[in-house]
Amino acid sequence: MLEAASTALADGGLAALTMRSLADRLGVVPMALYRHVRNKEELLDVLMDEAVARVVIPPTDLAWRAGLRALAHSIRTAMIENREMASLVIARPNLGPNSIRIGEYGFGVLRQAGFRADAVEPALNAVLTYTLGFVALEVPRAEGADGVASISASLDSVYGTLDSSEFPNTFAVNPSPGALVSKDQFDFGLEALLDGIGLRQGGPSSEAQAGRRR
Amino acid sequence: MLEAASTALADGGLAALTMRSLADRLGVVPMALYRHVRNKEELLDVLMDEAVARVVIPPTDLAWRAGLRALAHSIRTAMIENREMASLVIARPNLGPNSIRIGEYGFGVLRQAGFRADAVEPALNAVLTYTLGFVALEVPRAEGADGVASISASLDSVYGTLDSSEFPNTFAVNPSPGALVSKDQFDFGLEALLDGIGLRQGGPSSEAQAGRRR
DNA sequence: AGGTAGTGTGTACGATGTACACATGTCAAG
DNA sequence: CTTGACATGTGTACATCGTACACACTACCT
Repeated sequence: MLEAASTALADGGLAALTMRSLADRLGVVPMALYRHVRNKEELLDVLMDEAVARVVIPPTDLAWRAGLRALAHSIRTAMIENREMASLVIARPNLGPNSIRIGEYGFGVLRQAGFRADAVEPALNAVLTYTLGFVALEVPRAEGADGVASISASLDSVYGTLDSSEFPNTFAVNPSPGALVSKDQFDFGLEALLDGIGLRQGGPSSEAQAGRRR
Repeated sequence: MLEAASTALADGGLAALTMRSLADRLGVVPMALYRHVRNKEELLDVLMDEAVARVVIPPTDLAWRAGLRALAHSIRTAMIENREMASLVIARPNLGPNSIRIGEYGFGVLRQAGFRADAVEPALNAVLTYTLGFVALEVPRAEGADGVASISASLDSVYGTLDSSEFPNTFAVNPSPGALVSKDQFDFGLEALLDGIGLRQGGPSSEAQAGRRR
């Protein structure tokens, strides 16, 4: 059933995942689902946790920077695979058992690297919130459903009516609608953040750039 | 009507904002709303844009770092005021006319500071996605409705069953459920990110710490 | 043979978004 | 003052959704 729910989610998106449609897909009457799940909320929680479980945890012997970088990429990849997941994760309390694994890994590489105790949690939180925020904004912009069309349309309509003398910088930069879908942009922010975290570890500062991974 | 919708949103949260309840509040029949709004989606878009309009744009003569810092704080403040707004902004395509003002400001301070052209957009996007991501995760955790209770409960239930030998680092760090609600944590990540962005401006590098604004 | 648990069914209800046709009010042009 | 257009509110109706409740059916253990 959970597999069916997952593929249903992947097929039609979050909006199309209804108890009735899921039941149909399973050749079963809607109420049958309630034998396995208390209600739809719980179903979504389980799906979320399943998606989080797909995040592959990087090797534990990586240096902190390579480790966090790999972790962030890993999360981004998993979120992009299940298109709707990022907004789900970000919209709802979260915290299935599998999210613990992610925290454990992040805490591990940071502590191992000798980060000051009070810098460990903020550092990891920063990386995770940046990653989730970026991906949550990225995903609806990537192709799929009417997403890209509606985004482009609304972009055009907004930028079209823009007064270039009132917004000179916006015109000069000419921001691309696809910017937030770009892995390069993700990496720019991620590396910047990692740089800043390195400055705050309260210990030795670099080792960073030599990372053999990636 | 929009004001009524805003206060309704603030009162009962996104879930409680229904066309019928809004109509009731206005002493009007539900269908009357459709004279002013094409559908509920459009209503939400308008509300979002209204919330974005509340973001106060910092003075344009600030140095890039002080400016982006103030902008981020400004956004966070506005999002926290309208509790549900952050998840709305992050879940849906966004881009009302007012979001342009924010971009214009950010582009402005960065260009003025001499950032390389191809670093301007990524830098601003990084700050904005970090800010939105943090706030989106922060808001539902802050008090209001059953949010805090349900979060704490789920945290307890998850951590309670945790095996300290399997997750030693998580135990050592003992992450606090309230961490993401803390302004200090927000600032930690923000300053780290700004540090990293400073390293990437492709021009002069500091001037940073002396910012008189906070 | 009988009971007990797990699972699927049928029917039903309330809430929600919204289509459609109609009523009412306001106000400018004749 | 009348007329007609336009903006706004009304009433009724429907499809879709989540889910409560009472009832089967099956399987397995005793």
